[in-house]
Amino acid sequence: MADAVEPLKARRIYLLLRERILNGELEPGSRLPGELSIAAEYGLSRVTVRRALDTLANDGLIDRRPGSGTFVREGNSVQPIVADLSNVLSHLVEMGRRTGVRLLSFAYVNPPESVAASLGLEPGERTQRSIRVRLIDGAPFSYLVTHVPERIGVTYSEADLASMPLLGLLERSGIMVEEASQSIGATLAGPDVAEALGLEIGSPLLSLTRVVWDPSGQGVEHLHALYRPDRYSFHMDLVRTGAVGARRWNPVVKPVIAGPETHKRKTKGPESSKPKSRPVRVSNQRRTST
Amino acid sequence: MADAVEPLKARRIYLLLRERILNGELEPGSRLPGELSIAAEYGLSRVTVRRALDTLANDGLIDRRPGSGTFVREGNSVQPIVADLSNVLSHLVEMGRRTGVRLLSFAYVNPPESVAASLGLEPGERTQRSIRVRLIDGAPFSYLVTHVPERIGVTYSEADLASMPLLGLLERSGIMVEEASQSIGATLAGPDVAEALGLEIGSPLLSLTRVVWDPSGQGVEHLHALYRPDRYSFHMDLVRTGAVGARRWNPVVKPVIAGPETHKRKTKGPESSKPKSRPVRVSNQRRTST
DNA sequence: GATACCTGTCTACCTTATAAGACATTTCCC
DNA sequence: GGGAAATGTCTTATAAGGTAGACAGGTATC
Repeated sequence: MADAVEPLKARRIYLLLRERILNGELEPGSRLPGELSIAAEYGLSRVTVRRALDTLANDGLIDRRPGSGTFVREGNSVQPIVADLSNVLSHLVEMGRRTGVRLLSFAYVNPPESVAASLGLEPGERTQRSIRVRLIDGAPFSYLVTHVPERIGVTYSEADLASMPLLGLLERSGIMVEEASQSIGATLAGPDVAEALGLEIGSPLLSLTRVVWDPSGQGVEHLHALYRPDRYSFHMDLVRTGAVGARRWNPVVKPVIAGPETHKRKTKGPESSKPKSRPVRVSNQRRTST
Repeated sequence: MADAVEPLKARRIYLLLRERILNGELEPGSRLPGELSIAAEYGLSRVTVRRALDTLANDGLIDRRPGSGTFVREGNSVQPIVADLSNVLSHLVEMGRRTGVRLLSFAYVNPPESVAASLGLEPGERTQRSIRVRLIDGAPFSYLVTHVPERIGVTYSEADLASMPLLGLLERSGIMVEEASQSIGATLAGPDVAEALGLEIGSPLLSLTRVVWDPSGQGVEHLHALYRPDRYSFHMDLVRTGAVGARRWNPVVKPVIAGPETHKRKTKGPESSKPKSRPVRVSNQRRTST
């Protein structure tokens, strides 16, 4: 991974062009302006532009044909895995994709103040902290840091955690998991995360922070998850509800269906096709996977 | 904004450390590792680390005490605005915060293929593309690129768009807005977006792509939104539903209530407080704001 | 008070990025 | 066939970023 970190200016146009290619603004198969044109447009030298194009070519995003021009390669929009808003990776099982987990760390620690506060811990109360990486088809896509109050954490072992979803373990232990609250943001990859996810330091990441409570309002789990946006994104369908003047979007609540049902609907903006049917997503899930 | 463009590596740790400070991972008042430690950790020279710290100090995020260390300054964790998953900025009005819009661009264009496809346009059909920046209390937090089929776009003017939400205009024009589908990811800021949002190139951004359809399944709006994660994040409450073995999270569907109701509940993981009451969020909204 | 560790500052040196060209070669189109 | 325009591949020169190390002075701890 991490082929040659381009310097400042070259990186800028690289990122710029990359964006425009990935989000479809520069259409697949179309020709870019000549290197000199681009250089002029951005006030750079041709060498610099060239370096950016080199990287793009290396990424497989463009084709360069001497004498002819530089072209956006087709079929490049790598569709990320899709999770619906409840963070369930549907389809994975049905698609026959192998998922895996790597347990990077497992320890009892004094949690950061923010974690302690959100879990509602007593001062000095310790937590079990685990760091896991989830893989799909061998490729890492998420980096999960969970904190569980010590008294709850002791109900399962390190080996359990390496093989089963945390929520499953909690429920197995008799913990009632009822409510949660989560927020989604974005950050940059630090050294350890970058390493674990096979990224360069400074790559963009989707971040999700979720706090889970039992019915009594006692904090049970604090999850901080980081996702590679090129391999994972959140998706949700919405319907417009409410009276005129107070109309708003509401999520479509998806029923859980038992039988297999292949649902074909593109997700990320690019390449979505026009929906003939209503955008109600029916998915069957076997397993919750954060 | 953007004082002195630091070079590549220096900027990276700057952005990284900045992230970790702003989201509370590095707790206010705590001491950072020594400059040499940081340098070692990231594989950089001390000078480079120093440049990053200089910038942080300049931002007022850290205090450097010679002989003692470098400390995270207090009171810096700016809580982002919170939108629930339907992307409504609740609370804004009640909190008396001023929102604004800047219309950066307004034109009829040939849309990127991806946009055309997701809207279900005929080949060659044009769209009205607008680029807007939304502000809160004068500070920009989102960068919105919308595509609307030309025949629909003509029902309102540039001035309309600069002052009213797009969905409102569409509904005023008699368009039935019923269904939408959106996905959330993350990217880095390119030059124009960075400029518009007052960020440095390479800052992390939340990205949202939403396609809106009318009841017939005809595409009505394609929105590509980029948010500053330090000023804006998505939040949602979840409840655990379903039978044992197929349990999953479902969003809490929030009723729309008329009266004012100040709801105190922190959002981003850091600094959340323990919920005494059930995590059902009651919010009153006046206006949809993307 | 001695010691370890921290930031502040400076110097010298190396590596890399960028700029500005020149020139060859290929492709496409008239 | 000829010419325009594109990429590929070199130069040479300048600017900027980054590294390594030394040293001064402050602060905390034992």
